[in-house]
Amino acid sequence: MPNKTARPAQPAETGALYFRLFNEIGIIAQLSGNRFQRVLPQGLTVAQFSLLNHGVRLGDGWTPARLAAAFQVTKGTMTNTLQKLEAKGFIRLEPDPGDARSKRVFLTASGRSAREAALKALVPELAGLPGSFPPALAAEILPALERLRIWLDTNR
Amino acid sequence: MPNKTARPAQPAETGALYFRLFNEIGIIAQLSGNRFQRVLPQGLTVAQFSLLNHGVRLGDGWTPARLAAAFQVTKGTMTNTLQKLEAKGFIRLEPDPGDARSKRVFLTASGRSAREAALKALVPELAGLPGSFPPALAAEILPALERLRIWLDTNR
DNA sequence: ACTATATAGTTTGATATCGAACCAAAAGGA
DNA sequence: TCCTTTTGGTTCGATATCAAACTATATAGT
Repeated sequence: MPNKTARPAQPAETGALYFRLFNEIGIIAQLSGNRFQRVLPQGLTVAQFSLLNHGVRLGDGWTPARLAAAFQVTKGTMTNTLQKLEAKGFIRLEPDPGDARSKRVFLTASGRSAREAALKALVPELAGLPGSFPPALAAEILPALERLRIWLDTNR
Repeated sequence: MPNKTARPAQPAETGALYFRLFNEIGIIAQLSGNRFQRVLPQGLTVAQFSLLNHGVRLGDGWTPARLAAAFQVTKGTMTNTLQKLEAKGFIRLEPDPGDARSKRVFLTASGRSAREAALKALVPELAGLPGSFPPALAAEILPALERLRIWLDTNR
């Protein structure tokens, strides 16, 4: 007799559970993205700000390819984002001395101050959050989210 | 003396913590969205599938306005998505008998079977997930995510 | 050394989404 | 009853993103 129900790799409820999870995450991403977008100064998009922020926190001199991988966007998207930032004068692109195909991304002084200004605009947006969503809760679920992100990132 | 540091409404670390949270959520949404998109049959987008799924799970007959609110997209976006679904023959739009401005959204039989097919395509995509991200963990963080979503939803 | 393959970055065409403006219908107030 | 305001839905223009094709350079295998 064939094992029709012997190995229920995915009980129906489990799928539904994961599905709710991704749905909830999708809506949060949408809401927070729109919200941040609205208050960001200098016509910065969330993606552009994230890039500036990344440069300040983790240092600059990264290649576009590594940035695209870090942010999980296509190379084409990263090209576009970097061009926008360069047009605003917030980054500088230099050829990679060791690899003629590659480039290096550096923040300019005005890029750094734009990031400062953006942070200032973003903080009050989260002013009331700790009331209903304490920082401890954020810290508690972050590791789980990281695990999920890593699984999605590696298994594709 | 003015209370310069008296009420640190947002310690710097707290802001950074929330920021990491939203960043992580944004990347997960991006990765899972792209992933689902790739395997969805019938040229369905994630948004379209979510709509079909919503109809099956919570019943149909909703108005576009309520759907837009439920999914946190603009009315224009919902109009567009509904038109696509209608063109595929997956939903039917009827005038609301009680309100001449409004419409009601109903699933067709082929809409229901398209949703079935999409579910079938989606499940294997999550096959390996329980290994590194057990369902219990999903259940554990879901309430927190709901709280976050609700806060974002109400405070805007 | 040569050839094949992989990688860095750009470009192109398509599309989902947004915000804002718009029209029509409903609801509320004087 | 009329006028104002709110609400439901569509349309429009702009834009961020994707996938795929393409060029150029680097790496690897024989």
